Amino acid sequence: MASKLLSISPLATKNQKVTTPQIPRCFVLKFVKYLCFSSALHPEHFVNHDHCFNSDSFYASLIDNSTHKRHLDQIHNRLVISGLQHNGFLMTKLVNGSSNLGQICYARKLFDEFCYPDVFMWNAIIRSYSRNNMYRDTVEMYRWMRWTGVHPDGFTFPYVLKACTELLDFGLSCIIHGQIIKYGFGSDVFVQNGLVALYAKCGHIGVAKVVFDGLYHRTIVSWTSIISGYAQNGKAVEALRMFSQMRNNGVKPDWIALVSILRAYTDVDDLEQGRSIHGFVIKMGLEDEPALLISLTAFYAKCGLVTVAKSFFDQMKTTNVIMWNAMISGYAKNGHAEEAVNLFHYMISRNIKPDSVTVRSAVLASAQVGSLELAQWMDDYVSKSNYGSDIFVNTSLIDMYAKCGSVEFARRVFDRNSDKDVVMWSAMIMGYGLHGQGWEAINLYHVMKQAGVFPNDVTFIGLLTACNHSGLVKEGWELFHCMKDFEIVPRNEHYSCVVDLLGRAGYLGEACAFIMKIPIEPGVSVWGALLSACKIYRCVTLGEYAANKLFSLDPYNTGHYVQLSNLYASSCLWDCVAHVRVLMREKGLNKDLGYSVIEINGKLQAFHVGDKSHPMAKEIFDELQRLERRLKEVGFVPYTESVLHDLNYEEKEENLSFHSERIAVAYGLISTAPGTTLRITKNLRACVNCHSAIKLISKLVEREIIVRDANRFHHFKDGLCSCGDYW
DNA sequence: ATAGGGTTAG
Repeated sequence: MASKLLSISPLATKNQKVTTPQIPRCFVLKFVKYLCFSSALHPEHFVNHDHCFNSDSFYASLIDNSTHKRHLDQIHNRLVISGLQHNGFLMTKLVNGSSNLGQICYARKLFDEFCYPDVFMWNAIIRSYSRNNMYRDTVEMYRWMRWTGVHPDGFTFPYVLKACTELLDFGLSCIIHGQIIKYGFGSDVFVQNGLVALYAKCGHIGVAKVVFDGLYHRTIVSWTSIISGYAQNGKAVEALRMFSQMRNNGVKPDWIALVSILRAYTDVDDLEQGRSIHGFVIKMGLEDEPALLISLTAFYAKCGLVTVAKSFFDQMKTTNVIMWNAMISGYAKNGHAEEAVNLFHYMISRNIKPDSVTVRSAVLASAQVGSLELAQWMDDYVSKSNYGSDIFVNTSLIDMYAKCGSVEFARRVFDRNSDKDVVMWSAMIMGYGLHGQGWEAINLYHVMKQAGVFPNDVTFIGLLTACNHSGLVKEGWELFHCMKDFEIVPRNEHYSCVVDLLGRAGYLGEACAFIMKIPIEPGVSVWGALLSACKIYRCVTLGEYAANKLFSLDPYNTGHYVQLSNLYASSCLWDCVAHVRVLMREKGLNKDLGYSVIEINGKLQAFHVGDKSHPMAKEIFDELQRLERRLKEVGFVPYTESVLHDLNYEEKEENLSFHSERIAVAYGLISTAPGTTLRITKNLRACVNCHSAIKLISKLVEREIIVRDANRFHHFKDGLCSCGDYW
């Protein structure tokens, strides 16, 4: 029998294979083990004499059971010795085996040594590159294959299409699509599914739908591709419609379809629908599927139920970086910035390697925390990581530094990036705007254009806000009209910036006229901007009009009620103020409590109004009183009347000088060396009274005081504020 | 075919 094995010709036929009994797995493993330790190979020693089999299936089993490159290497040697190195079946299997072990160079070496590769061999090498994320090479091999005259088949295209998808190369995709039709795979469902996914990922969801509609026979993969296509293109409603169509067609969703549909609900924050999918998951007994657990975590986290999300997260006890990302970004997106940062630190301490998405989420969270010290730590971490030159991470860093109060550091990150795209430029422009440096923003915009980068819609939001924060009415107005030069269609966000710009500068009539001319339905943001302008200029009738629009568009947003109440208060209409309070109570709305955070030696300290809980409370309040005396000496008169009834600000019974930002200032003054800059973050907008007081304090104590409020930064110095009292 | 994803008003 042993001689039979060795006498089999290198060109073993398929027929022989079919009749061959299966080799017991334990036996094969034993042989593989032997291969590792023995240089003298005599497979005949291991032949089970009760069975008869051929060398093809024997070697095929060996290859399938190989777990290391050296196994493959020895099998290859053996094939050469046996004269089997031209056996297409075995060599192709060897190439596939190598690529499955990630040995892509070895796979290529085997491929190159093979003289006349057939379509199977070509598919194997194309698959190797595709599976190992080497998409340029995938396409290159495909080109070469066609050049050598080998016709691609239905197995070639899915890998090539995967490569096109990852390369996001629409032009190339169209060419490949043409070839698919030419070679006659226009109705191959595998190939067509690949096309659906490809066009969807490239953002051409319309084309994807055309391909999908042209499918004669649709599999679950076809449906999932089109659903996730819509979900990824921000068309959640369409995705959901396709999902119900799929079910109407009697196709039972599998876990991948459920993951895709959950993503759509996650994008639109639809808690109820997402919950029903959760129920569906349980009904189908799929609640242990890791990817679904991750999707559910991301879904609940995004919808703000971070506790529910955390329970999934804890339950899974995984080192899967995507799960960690879902949780960290979920925290970051829902105002749980510190939890996000803590989880990031914990992740690092457990030696789970963050990827670029983790780092972006952590940087995003740090931006919200607002601590410059943490920001610098993050920057430091990034520069030591593999993501020091990642454009996405660097853009987040710019945003983070700007939001943590240092536009200079933001600029430093900006300058060290040589390849800047429009998003990075926009982030920097936005940063200048946040700090009231309107002209810097505009200048940077011109530099950007000179660098050949075209602005996008977000760039203009940045520019228009920068103009708002600096009172550059004329410039803002002109920039708004420049948008059409770049074929950017203004959205509600742009219109509201313009309304804000006009309204804040007192052009209420113009703002109204402008709103009437908006070609789309004015949204919450537009009416909100008008209402806040009305509040500044005490224009009650117009304000009420805007407020009513807001109440019908967005009835459960506390902010609108507070604004209207403030408007009434500023006009001393106390009955109306009381009426708004009643309205709020009826709707079960509460005003947000104000608090301020100051960072001393890297430690964050939060204060609410009249806060006496700090161990140094006595010293803090002594300092407050000292400040109050000095303010009176220089003639400061508190602006009390409306502020006392202002729902935005803290309890009216309290002394104005006990507002949280004032306490934070006092604490900062007694805890730091003379001349140190104070950095304070407030959750609400700066109060008029405290704003004037802090301006004076900055002069009296010769300190720079930087306050981040809910909207922007105030740099107080020498009795002035960078906002020019314009906020 | 799949989960996490840089800049967005007040």
